[in-house]
Amino acid sequence: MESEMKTDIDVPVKATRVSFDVVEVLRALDGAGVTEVAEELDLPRSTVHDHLRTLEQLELVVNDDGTYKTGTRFLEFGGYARQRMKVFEVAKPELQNLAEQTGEHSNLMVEEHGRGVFLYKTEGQNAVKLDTYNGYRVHLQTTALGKAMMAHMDEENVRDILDRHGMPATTDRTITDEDELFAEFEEIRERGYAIDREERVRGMICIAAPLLNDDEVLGAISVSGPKNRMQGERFEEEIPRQVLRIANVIEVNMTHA
Amino acid sequence: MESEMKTDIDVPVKATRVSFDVVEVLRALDGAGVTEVAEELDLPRSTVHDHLRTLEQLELVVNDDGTYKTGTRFLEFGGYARQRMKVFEVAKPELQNLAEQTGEHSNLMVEEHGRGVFLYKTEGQNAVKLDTYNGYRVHLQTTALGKAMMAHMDEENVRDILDRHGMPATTDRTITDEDELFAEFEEIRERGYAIDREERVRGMICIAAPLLNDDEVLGAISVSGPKNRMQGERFEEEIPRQVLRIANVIEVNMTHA
DNA sequence: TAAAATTGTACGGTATTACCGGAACGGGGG
DNA sequence: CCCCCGTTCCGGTAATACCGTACAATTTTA
Repeated sequence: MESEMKTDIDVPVKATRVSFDVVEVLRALDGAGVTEVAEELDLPRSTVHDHLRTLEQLELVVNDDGTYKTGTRFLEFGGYARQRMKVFEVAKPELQNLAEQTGEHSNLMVEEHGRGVFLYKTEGQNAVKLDTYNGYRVHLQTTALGKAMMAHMDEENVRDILDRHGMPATTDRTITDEDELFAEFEEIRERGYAIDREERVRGMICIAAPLLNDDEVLGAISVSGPKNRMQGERFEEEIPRQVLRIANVIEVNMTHA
Repeated sequence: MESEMKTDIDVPVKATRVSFDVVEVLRALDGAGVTEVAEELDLPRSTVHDHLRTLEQLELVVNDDGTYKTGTRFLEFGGYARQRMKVFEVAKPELQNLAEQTGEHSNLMVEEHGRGVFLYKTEGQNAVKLDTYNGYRVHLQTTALGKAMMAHMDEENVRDILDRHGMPATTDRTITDEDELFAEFEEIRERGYAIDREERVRGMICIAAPLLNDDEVLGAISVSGPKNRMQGERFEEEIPRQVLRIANVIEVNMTHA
């Protein structure tokens, strides 16, 4: 039972990787002391201390009287990167409309390094509390958003991603079979939107539409809500129609405005 | 006219600092090639390349066919750090109310490493486009939010911060004199809220109230809008009353809930 | 069209330094 | 008051970050 926290890939500058590992541990443990981090990474305390001091001076980490925590400076970089993305700027107001209309969560996801990144989420009046936050990363095939994107990507690219990241299950309904997944892509392309029936989180249903520009996949948007509200005509017709309409608006604004 | 991009402080692990410098350059240039970054940092191309490859493998940077950009993974760390902060969770819904009531921008700021960090902002119907984004950092004394916080911090602590970061002006109205600043703290404490009259951005006025828990400064919230709307009875009475009321609600929820 | 320059990338040597073990420091609890 | 735990400091050494050089690919110039 090893708590595989270290990134075991080989990188040209190893010290940077170690520093980054330290940050990851801090996040995983919700803040920790030098010794705690050292044990987690199986490194000498003094080494970890060097990295923590470095990170603190770079203002990436906060030293709160002995316990170190990840700082908000990451937000600065991330917030900037996001704001620069056109798809975010265009989709944001539309997603707010979508959340208002449906009363549920609405989300924007993009693909990066073969992973699904929640770039933005906003809540309607009835939205339940969710585990996701801005920047949260998931395996693409566990979400309707990810499946909507993959369905419109090159097959070769998709195979690469699946090889690289695998297909781990997060609930007993997560798709873990590659053939099954590709079969669903077919449906998604015909239907125009993707569905997640409790495949990432138990009790949550999600309907997602891709954002396309010719052959390019810009991202995907979705509405998600609890199972008991996502059924019948609302699930079959109303929500999909709303999601597709907004997706179309975003696509148009992306190419024109 | 040097473009002082390198962080010139001495850190235990220098390689980490270099990697971080590279990221900063990428952000400053909105994405750049190896050569461009190397020139900016006055380093050999090969060295920069090593760092970029490392950062790419850590998924912190995206290689878009030769030009490198900062990735959204920073958002993951930042988003997580933020979500963990109680003041954010408590303040978020209240700020949305505040923005709705006033129709203007409303903001949440916390202090970190002596700097002011915009932790959250939300826009009312009439809100003008602003240069800030989540995670954006400013010098404390340039904003009403920062001044509201400093007015309730230990004087020693405030002097430290001013020494460390200086008091650069961003408009011709920015306070650059230490005595003047401390005199204003007096007013702020009496009045209960702080005012920014075009001190950070020309044309923008801001009213901010601190979030306190006994002697501890948790952060500050504000409403900001264009000069022509922030005047008369609305500026003197209405907005301050709303800001103070919401600040009080947040303070109560912080200690009790 | 050809040549020349620029760019991203790869590789190996070497001086630097990241890493480590050990010791000192400080604070909280018994 | 003393003990113990966690943090910090320090100096030696093996590892490696950095650099010069080279190559392929693309773009620019002649």
